[in-house]
Amino acid sequence: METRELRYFVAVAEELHFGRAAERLGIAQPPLSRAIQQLERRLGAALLDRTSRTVTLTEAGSVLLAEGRAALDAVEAAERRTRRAALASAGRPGLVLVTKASASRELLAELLDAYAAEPGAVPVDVILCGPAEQERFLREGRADVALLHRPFDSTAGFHTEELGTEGQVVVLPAGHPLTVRTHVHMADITGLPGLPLPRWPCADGTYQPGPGPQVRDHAQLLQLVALGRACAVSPESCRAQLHSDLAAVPVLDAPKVTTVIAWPPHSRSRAVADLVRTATRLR
Amino acid sequence: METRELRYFVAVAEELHFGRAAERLGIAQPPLSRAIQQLERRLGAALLDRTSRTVTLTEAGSVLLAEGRAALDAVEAAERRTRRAALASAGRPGLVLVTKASASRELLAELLDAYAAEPGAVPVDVILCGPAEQERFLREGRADVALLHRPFDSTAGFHTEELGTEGQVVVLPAGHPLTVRTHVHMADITGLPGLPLPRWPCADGTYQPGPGPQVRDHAQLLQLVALGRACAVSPESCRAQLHSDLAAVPVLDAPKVTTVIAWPPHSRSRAVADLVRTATRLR
DNA sequence: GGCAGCGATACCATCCGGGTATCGATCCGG
DNA sequence: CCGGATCGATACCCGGATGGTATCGCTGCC
Repeated sequence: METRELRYFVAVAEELHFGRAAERLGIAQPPLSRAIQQLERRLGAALLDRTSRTVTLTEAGSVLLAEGRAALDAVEAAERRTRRAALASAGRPGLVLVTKASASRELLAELLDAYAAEPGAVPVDVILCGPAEQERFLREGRADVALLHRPFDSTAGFHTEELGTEGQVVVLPAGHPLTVRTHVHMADITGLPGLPLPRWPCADGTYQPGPGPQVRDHAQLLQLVALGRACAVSPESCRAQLHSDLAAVPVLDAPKVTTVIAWPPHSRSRAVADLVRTATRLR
Repeated sequence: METRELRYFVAVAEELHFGRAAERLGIAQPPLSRAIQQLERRLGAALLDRTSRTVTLTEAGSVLLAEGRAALDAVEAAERRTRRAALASAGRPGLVLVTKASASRELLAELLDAYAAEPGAVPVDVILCGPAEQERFLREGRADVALLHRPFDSTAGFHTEELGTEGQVVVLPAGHPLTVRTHVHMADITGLPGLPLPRWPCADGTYQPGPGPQVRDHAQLLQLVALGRACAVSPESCRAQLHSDLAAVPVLDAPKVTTVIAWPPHSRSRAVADLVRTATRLR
């Protein structure tokens, strides 16, 4: 199977419309139809049910959509990492670390300082991204290492080392009655009148239907809390970033959050290995 | 990047010889040279240093070799899983489970029985393979789930659930002086006169240089132990498979072995999910 | 210094991927 | 119930990419 065929199929499977898919791919519709037919012949499997009016995925088709996306990611990552390796050996070596914009600020600073002090350290570029985007950066070869937070981020497909575990706190507007408590439980804060828990985007950028405001990042969330429109359950370490108009109370039975450093398997880079070693030593 | 180009590059990178690589690929040498040049131009990176006498990998080249193999595996897996999905929906659904030939026999029997009793269970084919081959089967889409044994097998790139942990024993010829002991330590058994620990093949099928006999699987190993040519450190559960000419003694400070059930991310199969759920319940 | 081995280049044939025009089926509005 | 609109499939043609053969140029070695 050629990546071109996979790209074509993924486009059609996502659009469920040959015309739009062809447009997206920048080719005409007939060659696209032919390419898909040929792919189906070679696989010996129907991928799409076409009724000349609608296109739907077959069982095999949805498998190929999921697997094909992963395979295309892997090819793209191979390409990007090769380019980066070439740049690196041409004199501009450097690591790219990606982490959520909101989390582990202290840990990250500590890590970067400690690594920079190592012999043979290379410059580290830091990318700050929205929640759940780190995985994509790492998978697509845009970054060399990531700081992830279990259980929020999935670590499937990566090598990881645990860096630390922390409890969670509920962030409330200053002056809220609950802020006098030394601790609360989840039951105390679900369904607080006027302070719903927010909804985060799924991996595809859409939101589950339901109550609660939609938020894109942590800053936005804290804004909402300060405005008295939501409350938030966050890792303890976010306390360092809270203004005086916000208060935090430990939630005893919230799941513990584990910060891990993650990197792609097949990484043969000494710099990544050094950074990981530094990170585990800090722990 | 097309998979054809990747396959070509991987062949050359593995052979480090254009002529042999071309032969392996079933094409002539000139088109291969051209394809690699074109790939290098498009990536903007030298992948190979050619001195008209020898071919060596550049830094970027070895990155692309590692990443490219992974990407090709992913493409191949996508293809195979799609074919399997098509077969499954055409009336022959079934799971393929792969595990080491030597390990977890009881656990496996228990799991298969329990799963077969579930409503909606599908037939499970079991593949028994040599050590460290399970990962390949899973990655290449030849199997849907695997039983792996940490720390021997790497679980990188898969979703996993732990099924159980056990200690290790040293397997000795019956009558060996140490067999009267109730337990031993690693120090007691390294360098036993005439009973070296064996060497296992690496992922690429070659053996590290060093002392100790080369073994390919567990049966072969036990044979060697029975012949008084080696001793072996194995998970406790192997005791059930020992003949009377072999004896086992617990090794207190050997690393604990964890059996895990692993499956590829992107698996959308209900059967896999059911099997995993059954497995975790047994635990 | 001549020869053997190896990768690169030159040049040619072929096939495949892409484009345009058009068909056939289905849905929908009148 | 008919006609137009929409959409995927088919027919046919073209150009470029891919593969083959012949040969060159370099390098190491007897």
